Amino acid sequence: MSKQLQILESPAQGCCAPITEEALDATQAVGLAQQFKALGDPTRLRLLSRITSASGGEICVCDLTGGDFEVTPPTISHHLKLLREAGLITGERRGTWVYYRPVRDAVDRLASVLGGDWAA
Amino acid sequence: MSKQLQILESPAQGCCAPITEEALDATQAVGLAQQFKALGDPTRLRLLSRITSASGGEICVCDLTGGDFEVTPPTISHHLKLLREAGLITGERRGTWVYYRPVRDAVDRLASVLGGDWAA
DNA sequence: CTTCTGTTTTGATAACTCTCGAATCAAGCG
DNA sequence: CGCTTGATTCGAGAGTTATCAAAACAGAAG
Repeated sequence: MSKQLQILESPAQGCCAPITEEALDATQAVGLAQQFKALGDPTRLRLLSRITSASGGEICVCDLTGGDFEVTPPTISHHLKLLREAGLITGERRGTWVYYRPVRDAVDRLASVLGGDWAA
Repeated sequence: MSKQLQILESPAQGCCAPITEEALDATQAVGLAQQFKALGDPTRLRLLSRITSASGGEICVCDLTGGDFEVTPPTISHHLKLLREAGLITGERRGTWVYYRPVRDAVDRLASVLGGDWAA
């Protein structure tokens, strides 16, 4: 048991310098934009937030479909799929339940592209 | 002279703790999602990148419509408007040309929401 | 005032996204 | 096996977005 849910091609692996330092090229921009787009929906942003802040490093889908969000389980599943396709989370089925965890490298890269340097 | 282009309501001012530390509430998520959505298009991401990395802290629109992007000037103008509405850039007309500059606090906040802490 | 250049707005169209209900798949249990 | 519960996928509807051409707007220069 312990079967990985489908892992789709993950955009934007190696890159990139902070946008404050040099301009993105078109290829890098496509992958990064896909990941930012995945964050561009309130429900998805909250889902990712719940997943990244979960104690134990992962969370059961059953804890996400339990009424905190005002959308139905199919919709939550759809949003989780987009986050998976963006390479920001991974999901794994263990017995009855499915667990999601963040892909920290990917989330980190997004933060660094926004140029935390001159931040603080 | 020196007239500000329309400044629309800017989402997500004060907030938030990194999503790695605690889950976003629904209200915060709406504003942040609008800003991330603005980054969710390759053209816009490259535009913001060009603006944030411009020497002198600003860039003339004429340097953006000059053929680096494979879209027409109206489309670039449209994307710049969305970035303005998201509160990520501001624009100002000085004489013939219009200049754009980044709103650093807003970009910083997005980076910090992604939790630069456990990054590096 | 008229004209010219640079930028934005308008209007239209094609493509995409969010959402749900219904159907399907996965695992455990009688 | 057949049933129940949990999660995803399918199919469809309403709404949104990206893009362009054409029109409108803002300044500068003749």
